[in-house]
Amino acid sequence: MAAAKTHHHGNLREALVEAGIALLSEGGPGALTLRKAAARAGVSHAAPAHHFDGLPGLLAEIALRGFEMFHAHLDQRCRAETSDDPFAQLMAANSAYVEFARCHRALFQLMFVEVEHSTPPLRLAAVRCYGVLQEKCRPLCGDRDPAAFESAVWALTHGYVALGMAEPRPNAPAQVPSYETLLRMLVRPEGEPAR
Amino acid sequence: MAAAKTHHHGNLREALVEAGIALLSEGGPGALTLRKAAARAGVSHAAPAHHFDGLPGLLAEIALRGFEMFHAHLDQRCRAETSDDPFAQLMAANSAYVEFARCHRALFQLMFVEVEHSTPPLRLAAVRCYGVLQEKCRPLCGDRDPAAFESAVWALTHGYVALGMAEPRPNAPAQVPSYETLLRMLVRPEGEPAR
DNA sequence: GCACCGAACTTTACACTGTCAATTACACGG
DNA sequence: CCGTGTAATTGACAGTGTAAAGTTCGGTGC
Repeated sequence: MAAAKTHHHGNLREALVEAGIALLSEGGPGALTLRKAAARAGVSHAAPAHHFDGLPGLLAEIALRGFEMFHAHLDQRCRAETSDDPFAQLMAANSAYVEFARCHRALFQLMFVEVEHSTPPLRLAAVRCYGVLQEKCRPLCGDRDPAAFESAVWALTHGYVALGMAEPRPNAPAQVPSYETLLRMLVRPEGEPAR
Repeated sequence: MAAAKTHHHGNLREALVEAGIALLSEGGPGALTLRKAAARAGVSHAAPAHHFDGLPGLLAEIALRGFEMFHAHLDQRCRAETSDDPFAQLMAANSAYVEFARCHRALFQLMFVEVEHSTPPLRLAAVRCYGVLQEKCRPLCGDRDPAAFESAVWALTHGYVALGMAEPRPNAPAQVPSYETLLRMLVRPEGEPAR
């Protein structure tokens, strides 16, 4: 708010990031442009240069924001899971993962493939997200190496999402099983809730 | 060869695809440009329009070629695996998967995220690649639903690769376990080669 | 042999992108 | 009230994809 009628924007950095995310969610990747973001924030096309290191800088900043949103989403869905069954807890986190990717396609893709700057805060935000899944994996790990088990769950989840978004869908659309089925396959040996 | 000195290229379509792949492997994504590909093929910048539906068309064609290379690579590595142990067979296919992605980063990314046209032959080529893994999964499926097991293996593998290429590496570089460890975790319940 | 036709390619032009340099408007400290 | 520096503007440039018009050539009908 505030920011009077001066040609100073107030806090442009923030506005540009939000404009970028909006563009991304409205028009997919490729709709995100320095100039369009600047226009949407109400400034001239060269203004962003004073706040980011060019387009890659803006992308990195948007990715950072994306990981923060991602973490918030994971966290919220985990808290919302009332059951204290370890599998239900893990499932809450991971279905939140899938849900976020579906709900923020372009942003998700940007976060995981299109960023090339990778500042320390960005890495940190990503690690925090990993931490959520890590925590939920622990109780189901059993006698396996925790790091390996976490990585497997993480890879399974991310791969499920990535393949689900890929355009030349390798497996026919109808026969793609639910995510839960896949996760159970990885966890089963220990938990045995079976049903 | 041949193609005389006429201003006709002979078969430009092919040359453009190969030029595109070369650009991709030399300068990563973003180095691939209609104009650069045209220049490398020795034609003017507007020539590609007569062979592809613009840039998306070229991308789709390159992706198709990518999947064909992918399939050839998977197939070759499978044949090269002398052991008839089912796990060794599956491992051969999947390590070929990982290897291909590492060896053709930009092309791999293009194949799985940057293509938006998705012609029928492209889908078919992708399905053929899926078929290789599918076949190797069957013997290790056990009492599980085959489709679910295949999908899990596929997702695990693809996720492992995708996360390995992602820039803001979510898990610290040192602690990332070998792919084989992850795959064993998914397969174990049946095979029990254990070591 | 020759005119013609259509496909392959070139030339030209345009809108749009990221980035840079020069310039202006403004808040603030002396 | 005047500098000074930050935030923004304007203008320019090279490069991008794409569309339209022009050119060159291989082949076909006569």
